[in-house]
Order: sequence, then structure tokens, then C-alpha cells
Amino acid sequence: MAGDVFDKNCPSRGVLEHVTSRWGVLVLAALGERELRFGELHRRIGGVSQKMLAQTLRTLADDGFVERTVIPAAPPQVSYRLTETGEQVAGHVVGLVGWIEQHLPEILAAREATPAR
Amino acid sequence: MAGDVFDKNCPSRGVLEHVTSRWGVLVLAALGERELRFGELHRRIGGVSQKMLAQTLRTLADDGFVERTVIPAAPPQVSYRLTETGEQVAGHVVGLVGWIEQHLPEILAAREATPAR
DNA sequence: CCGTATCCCACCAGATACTG
DNA sequence: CAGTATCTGGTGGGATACGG
Repeated sequence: MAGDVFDKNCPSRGVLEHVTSRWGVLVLAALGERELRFGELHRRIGGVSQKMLAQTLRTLADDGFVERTVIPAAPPQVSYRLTETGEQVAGHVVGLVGWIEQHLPEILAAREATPAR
Repeated sequence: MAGDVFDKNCPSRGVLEHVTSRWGVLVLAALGERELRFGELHRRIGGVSQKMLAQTLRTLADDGFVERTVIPAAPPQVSYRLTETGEQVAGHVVGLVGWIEQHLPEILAAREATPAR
């Protein structure tokens, strides 16, 4: 009943791609810190367009990782937070991202060492 | 000196994209189990083309996560294994992938629950 | 067996403009 | 503020064929 990502027809592939998508990772990492509004997310995640942010939030919401809350007001406010399962995936993502940030120097050093190509 | 993935100009972005790329995740997960030859990787990771597998292995090797070993023989053998830092990233990736495989049922259930769009 | 070389295209994603 | 609409192009990635 569990998935197998090595099987090209397994639906876990899709989920994995949503989570590890270019902006998906960063959205999960950002929401892993705290609940954020659309505009806050937009500012927090450098370089993301409104279009891609909205699209990414939608697929993550569809998979049940993110919850969207509309606060009726003028101007309107929409807030995003992780669901319970969202917290769990985000935990793994945050761990991965944190590791990369920490070890960036040695990775860049390895790249320098790469001979001509 | 550490990276910041939320900064669009930080090089950690590039590393993150290599690691979380469509095939990068699966290569790391596969090599997390054991050292594998090119052909074995090709069979293990369903749906990957030779081109993308070679390309992915190259960028992961450049970042110092994977080591390529040529065994002179006829027919030639080329083996891939994780480096020490590679073991560490792969650990996080394996954790993430494993979580998704385990919780696939509830994620799919959440999708079903998604109203019309 | 382990790749590289070419060709080609879908679609991901950016830019810009517009709306409730 | 929080999006959607439209247009457009770059590139990730597939198919096929060939070479060491």
C-alpha cells in the first residue's frame, strides 16, 4: 500500500515532485517557520513571481500540506499555514535545506576543484 | 558564511536545485542504499533516460556528492557511490522520500477531497 | 557497457497587465 | 492585498542514433 518512487507509474512520484519543485521546497521551508500571508511569502522567497507562488500554494494545498485561510477584510487578507501532515514533510525539507546552507562552503570548494569541462 | 536559500542570489539555491531536481533526488536515494553501476542505476530508476542520468550524475559529482569510478575492463564498468558529504545529503533525501512513500495513502485521500477546480 | 551527439518539443516559468 | 490572464521564450528532458 506504500508508494515506490523508483516505479515510474507510482503516484508518489507526483507528490515528490510537488514537494521538491523549485518553489515548493522554499514555500514549505518558509511556512515551517511560521504562518505567513501571501505578500509575506512573496517577499520572503526571493525571486518568486506571484503566478508561481499562487500555483505552488495551490498544488501544496491540494496534496493537503498547506491550509489557506481567508480573512474577510479590506484590504483582503489570505493566510497560509502548514497542516499536520504538512508540518511533517516540512520538517524533512527544513532539515535538507539547513544542511545545504551549513555545508555550502565545502560544496563550493568541491566545485572549484572540478577540472575543466 | 552559511548560505541563505531565501536569497535569490545565494549559490545555495543552485545546490538545492541539483539535489531536488527530478532525477537528482532519485539518484541520491538509490545510491543511499548502495554503490551502483550506471546500468544498474538506469534500471533502478524507472523512466530515466541515459542522457538525463549521465547529466544528473555529473552535476552531483561536481558538487562533490557522488564519486565516479572507472574499472578498466571489457566491457567497461563505471561505478557510482556517495562521498562522505553525499551520504549526509542523501540521508535527508532518503528520509523525505521514505516519509512520502509511507504517507502516500492519506495524501491521495486529501487530493480526492479537493473540490472541483 | 557506458556513455555522447543531435534533434526536437512540451511545458515551466518570467514579464506584464489587469481585477475584486 | 491577493491574486488571474495572456503572451512568450528558455530549457529540462525525451527519442533516436552513434561511438569508445
